[in-house]
Amino acid sequence: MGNNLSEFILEDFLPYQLSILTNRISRDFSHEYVSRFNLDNAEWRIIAHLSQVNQPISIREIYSKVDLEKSKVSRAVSRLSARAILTKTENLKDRRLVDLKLTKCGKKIIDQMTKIAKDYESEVLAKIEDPEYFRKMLTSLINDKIA
Amino acid sequence: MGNNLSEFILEDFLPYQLSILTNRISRDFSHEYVSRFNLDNAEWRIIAHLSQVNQPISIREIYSKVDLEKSKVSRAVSRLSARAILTKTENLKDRRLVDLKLTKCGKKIIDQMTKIAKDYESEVLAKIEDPEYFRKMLTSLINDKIA
DNA sequence: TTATTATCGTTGCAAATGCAACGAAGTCAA
DNA sequence: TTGACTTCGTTGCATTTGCAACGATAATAA
Repeated sequence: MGNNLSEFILEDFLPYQLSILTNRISRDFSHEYVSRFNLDNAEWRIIAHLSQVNQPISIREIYSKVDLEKSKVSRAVSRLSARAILTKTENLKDRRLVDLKLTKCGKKIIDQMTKIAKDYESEVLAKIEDPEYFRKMLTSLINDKIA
Repeated sequence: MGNNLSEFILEDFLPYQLSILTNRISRDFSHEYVSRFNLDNAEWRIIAHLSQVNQPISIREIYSKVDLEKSKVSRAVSRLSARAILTKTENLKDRRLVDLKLTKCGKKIIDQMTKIAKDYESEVLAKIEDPEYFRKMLTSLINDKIA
C-alpha cells in the first residue's frame, strides 16, 4: 500500500498551492475594500468592471465577464443601488435589461481603490524574481495557451 | 474623472487573475473526486493530508495545516467517518483530541486519486513554457520569500 | 488540593450561497 | 396575428457557511 513513488503530497499539488496563495491574497486585499467601503468581493468586482466601460451595462454582461453567479450579481447590484453607488435603470431598447451605471459616489470609490489596488499588486509582485514572466505565464494559463 | 493613468483594469489585476485561474482549476479538478467518490473539497483535502502521515492526527492538526475552518473540518470528518473512509477514536493521552486515521477504504480512494491528481497536474503544467520556474515562483510567493 | 485559564471538537444559529423556477419581455416561425 | 421558444433579472428555498458559544478536558497557579 503506497510505496514512495505513488505517495501524494498535498502541499506540492498545484491546485492546492494555487488555492492557498489565492485565498491568502484575496483575504489580504479584501481587507482594503471591506474596511474602507464595506464592500464584499462581488460588489468590488462589479464596481471595478463598471468603471472600465463608458456605457451602461446589464447584469448579464457583468456575470458573464466577471465569473460570478447571476443571483449573486443581482443581489450585490441591489445593495449597491440602495447605497447609491450605482444606478439601475430600465433599458429602453430591451426592457428585460437593466442599465447599470456608477454614480459619482461609485466613481469616487474606484478612484480611491485604484491606487490602493496598484500599490498592493506591486507589493506582491516585488516578492517575485521576474514579475513580467510570472504575469505572462499566468495570463497564458488563463487563456489556456502556451506561454 | 479618471485619466488613463489612473484607470483600473480588473482583468489585469493580479488577485483577480489568480482567483479566475484558481477557481477554474479547482472546479476542473474537483470533478474528479466528486464524480468518482462523491467528496467535497474539504473531504478531499482531509483524506489527502491524512494519507501523508503515519500516525493518527487530530482535527486541530488538520485545520491548522490545510487552511480550512475548524467547523468545516469537524463536519467533513463526521461525514467521512459515517462513510467509513476514516475512523475517529479518542486520544488516550489527551481526551480532548480525536485520533483520525484512514480506513482501507480511505486508503483505496487516495491510491486511486494519486494517479488522477498527478495526471491532471501534468496536464496543466504542460501548458506552461517553464513549469519548474513557475512552481518555484509559486512556492516562493506562498512562503513569502524572494524567488 | 482548588480556582483560573486555555484548548479541543461540536453545535446552534443567522447569514450567505447556488440552483431552479418564475414572470416579464423579446424573438422567430407558421 | 398567434404560439412556441429564448433570454433577462429576481426570488424562493434548501443547503452550506462561518462565527461564537458551549461542555469537556487539560494545564497552570495559588
